Amino acid sequence: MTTRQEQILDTAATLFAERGFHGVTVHDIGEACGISGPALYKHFSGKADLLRQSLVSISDRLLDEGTRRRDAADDASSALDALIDWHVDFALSHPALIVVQEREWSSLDAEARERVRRTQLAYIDVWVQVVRELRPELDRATARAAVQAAFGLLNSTPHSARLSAPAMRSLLARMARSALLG
Amino acid sequence: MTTRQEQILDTAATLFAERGFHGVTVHDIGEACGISGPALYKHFSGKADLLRQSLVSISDRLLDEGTRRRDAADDASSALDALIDWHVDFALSHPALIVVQEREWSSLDAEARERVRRTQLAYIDVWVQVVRELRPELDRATARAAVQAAFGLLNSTPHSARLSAPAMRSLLARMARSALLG
DNA sequence: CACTGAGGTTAATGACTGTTAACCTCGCGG
DNA sequence: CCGCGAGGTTAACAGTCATTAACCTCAGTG
Repeated sequence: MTTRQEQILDTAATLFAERGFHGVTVHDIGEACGISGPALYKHFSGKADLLRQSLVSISDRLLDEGTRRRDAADDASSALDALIDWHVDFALSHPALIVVQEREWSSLDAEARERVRRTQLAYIDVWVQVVRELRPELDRATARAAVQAAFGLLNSTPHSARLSAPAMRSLLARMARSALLG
Repeated sequence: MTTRQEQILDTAATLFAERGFHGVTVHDIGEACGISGPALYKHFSGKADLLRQSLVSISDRLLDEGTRRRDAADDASSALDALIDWHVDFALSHPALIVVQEREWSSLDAEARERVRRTQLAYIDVWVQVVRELRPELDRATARAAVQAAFGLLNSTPHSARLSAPAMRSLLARMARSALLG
């Protein structure tokens, strides 16, 4: 069962992804949930709170599960596969969340932005360690840029998406692997 | 010499890229240009006009120069190189423009949105033809998804960018080629 | 049964924003 | 020297938005 709070957070994330944080009104969010504007304040402290909770939970989830899968892998090569699979799965099943965490962090207040940025950097670092084990000739900065480019590739799903999910999954995974390993 | 109009368009695009169309006020744009809010209306018909002109000019420029370079190439392989070089050059020298054309088309009115969308699709198609010549086993839809994934990779520049421009250029170009050619 | 707190409602409020109006200034062609 | 248009200015306006206030309903409990 999904609670009203979860429903509101999901709905808000979807709308933020479509039209941007400032392009969505609390009335829009309420309406999409079947309640009306000010009712949101029974569950959240304000519109900014919706974005904050979305972004914190998304970035935590990416980092936690990413770390878990890397640690469970036997070697660097299968760790990379596991990371790619995880990220592409997440992007395909939650396109709105991927879009929001990619774009809307600049609408956060300073404190939350710092918190989210740190988590995102830690997630990038999980990837960077694996990539540098496979390609020791890359320095830290280059590896980081390469990983962020791979994210751009994997996160392109929401903007194209005319393929079946399995086809998209395998296309993106293959492309990401080629891009990162040369 | 850059005219006042060009200065305003550039400034607006940069702010739109940073905070999104709805997150920027006409006062912000004017202030960043050294004039004040309503003065913009001496040069443009309104805030929406700024976004429209930015997006139309960006998408036209990508398509025109992309077509030119592909047509000037001897074979498919060098055509792909030329397209990659062009796109990565553009993304590196105009990060704000790339971000705006990627994100803010949804803030356009229906007519302009349709116009820009068509141009973007034509640009994608230029790439798709080249890619399918090099990888005839790909169907149209798969090739299109692959090209959009490559755009995501190349357009990641504005979000990472801790490398020198030449290093970034060659990193992204190599990654895009590997991703597209497997 | 009384009552209370959770979760709604609509109306009001104050801040902000895009746009327009009214006015100023000054370089320049006749 | 005069007029005027280009490109500024500030003030005013109407609309929208986030947030708060005041009020309603009702399931569940002492």
